Amino acid sequence: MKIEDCLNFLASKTYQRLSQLAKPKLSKLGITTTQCALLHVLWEQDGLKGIELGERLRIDGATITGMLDRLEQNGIIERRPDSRDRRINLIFLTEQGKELEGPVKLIMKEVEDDVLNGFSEQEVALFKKMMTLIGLEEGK
Amino acid sequence: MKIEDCLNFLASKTYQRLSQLAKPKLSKLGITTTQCALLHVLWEQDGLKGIELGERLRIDGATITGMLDRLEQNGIIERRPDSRDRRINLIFLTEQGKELEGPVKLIMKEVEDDVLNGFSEQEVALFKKMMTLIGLEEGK
DNA sequence: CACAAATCATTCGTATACAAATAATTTGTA
DNA sequence: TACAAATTATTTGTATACGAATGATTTGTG
Repeated sequence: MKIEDCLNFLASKTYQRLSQLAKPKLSKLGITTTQCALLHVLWEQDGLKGIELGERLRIDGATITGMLDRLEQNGIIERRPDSRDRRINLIFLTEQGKELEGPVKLIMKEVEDDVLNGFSEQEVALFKKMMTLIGLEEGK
Repeated sequence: MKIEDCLNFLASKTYQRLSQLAKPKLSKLGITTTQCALLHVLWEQDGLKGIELGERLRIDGATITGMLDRLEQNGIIERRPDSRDRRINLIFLTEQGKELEGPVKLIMKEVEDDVLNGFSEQEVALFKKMMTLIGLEEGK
């Protein structure tokens, strides 16, 4: 079997292609593709713990720490101590972080439409369903 | 739209899940998931240039350099100068590298079967076709 | 209350990944 | 042949990503 038929490789390149399409557009707003996912969660609900962000995004705590460092440094989020539990930092969007929601969501929609153009609704639905089952639900 | 419906996120988590399943199995053989892809190409044809590996795998040259460093250090591949063009290193499998082919391909098949278990042949065919079109063929 | 266990964030080490810059060499062209 | 342009590999800098270890704190249990 050639590498081009290997599921692992195909998934890696599919993700890469989507990232690469979004990267230059998001870059103008000062964020990366992965940071965009983290912000999505915060736009839905502000003031989460770091570990909650990690669980939702299925990202290791050490990675979250680094991402938050950079987002904080760029003035997009801020860490505030939890008054009831000093182990915890609560993560809040700054004004600048809140303002990114509209433009970023527009960009992600553009990228998704671009990539899915040419496939039928049924095909797209199955595609997303399979990725959800494999990536988010299997074995957990 | 929730992050769990975002194509970019789904692709990222699908790739992550496949990597995570393969990782502990490949780790026993002393290689990583990404290195496995590079080896796949070499098992098909030995003695390629670094840049040819990068083109086939859609990976940046700088990343290839680092991967080859580690594979060489672990005795899995070796760089040999091209007698006709001193800019070029030709990449060859060592005996150890050649012996990995059987066990690694078995592992990758296990992972793929594991993840695709429960889906029909038609579903799998469409899934792979869409990932091929998006990840390997669109816009190139 | 005391202390083991759990929780949360961070640090460290390793491995991708890409952009940009650099170095060495070869190719194309006047 | 001389020299600009292209090619190849590498280095540097930034951003994920994870495992393991650490430190601070809180929780659970006797």
